[in-house]
Amino acid sequence: MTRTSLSGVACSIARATDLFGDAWTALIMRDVLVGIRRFDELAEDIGLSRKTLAARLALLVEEGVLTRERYQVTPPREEYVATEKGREFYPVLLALMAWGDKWYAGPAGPPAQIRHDACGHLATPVVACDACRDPLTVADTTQLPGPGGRVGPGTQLLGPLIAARGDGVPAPDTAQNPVRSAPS
Amino acid sequence: MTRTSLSGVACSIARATDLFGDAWTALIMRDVLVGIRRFDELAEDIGLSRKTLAARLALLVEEGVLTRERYQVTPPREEYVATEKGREFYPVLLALMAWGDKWYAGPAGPPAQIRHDACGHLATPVVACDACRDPLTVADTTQLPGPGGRVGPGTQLLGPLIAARGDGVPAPDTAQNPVRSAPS
DNA sequence: ATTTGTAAGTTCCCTTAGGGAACCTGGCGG
DNA sequence: CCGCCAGGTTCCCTAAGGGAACTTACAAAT
Repeated sequence: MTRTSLSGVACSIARATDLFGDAWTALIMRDVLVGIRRFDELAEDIGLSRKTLAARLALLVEEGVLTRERYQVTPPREEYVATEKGREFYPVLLALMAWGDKWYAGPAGPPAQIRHDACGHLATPVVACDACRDPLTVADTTQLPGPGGRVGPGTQLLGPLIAARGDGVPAPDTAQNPVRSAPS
Repeated sequence: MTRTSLSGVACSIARATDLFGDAWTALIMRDVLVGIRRFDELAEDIGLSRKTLAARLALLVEEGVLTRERYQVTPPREEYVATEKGREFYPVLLALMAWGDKWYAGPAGPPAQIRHDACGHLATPVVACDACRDPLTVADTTQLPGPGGRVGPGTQLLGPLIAARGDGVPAPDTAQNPVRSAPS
């Protein structure tokens, strides 16, 4: 597949998807963060081939997202645990899950819920502005070039266009039913 | 690749990654939401083959995330615009971008910045609890089975383990048989 | 002292997604 | 009539990924 390594591209989304753009990788992180850390468990739970799992885990370790640790010396047994970098990926998974819950949950509701232990509520994760804590949407944000901005292919910074077209005037009503119960 | 379609899996992360697990798909969404909407522009900006772009766009349209619209009748020209479902994916991209910025930004800083027009600040997107608006982390959340929870492979709900092991604490014990709730 | 069992990978073969690049199809503008 | 976009298709070929068997290292059971 050539894996055109997007690492050279300036956009952080590209950087991140270069690692997590693989469907498996995100699922591995979910499992590891949720307590499934052993090779065989991961293979079975996620349902990917042992070969590919080994490759992904090696990549994640190389990237410093996971570490491989011996949790038992004899017989030697390894497990994969998330580094801080890996743990901080959890919120991204929560945001993804919230989106999936909203648009793909069946009539019964979402398959899992998140309890925010700090406040005790069942949480619906929202992506918010760190300054005012209000939710961020495509309509009320603008992308600006950043200090590290090598603007090149992969990073057109067309902020203003968003406000113009992104929301307010959705082309001839394209609204769809949020609940889509029959996946192909 | 067989694309083992994860649609059957209960976890919403799996559902979402089934669509966005492709590195290209997330980049397409980023571009479309940021104003790059035409076929050739997308192909060039993202750097993927026209063939694969056509396939991904068709998938995204089929999934109701984008619509294909004629923005000019003569000569006929098409563009892809995000539906509400697609626009609501933007926060997920922001969360991903924030993670990428934090862990991959070079010394110069991130390549792009987000201005939250509502409050005027440059925003660092955070994933927060909708109830208390505090950031959600792996350490202070617990995964619970949800109403639609067909717990199966792909959704072990081992919430308590997170608090125990997710942060700080190395490895309390070798929980051989974790809490694994019985499948219904 | 073999046999069995288990965790964690490897290796082999084979299918197929995806890259590169050329080709196709309307509908102009000159 | 000729070329030239935009927006795709088609063809060929590489290599990523699935399935399944094999390997290594140890321990407990027979």
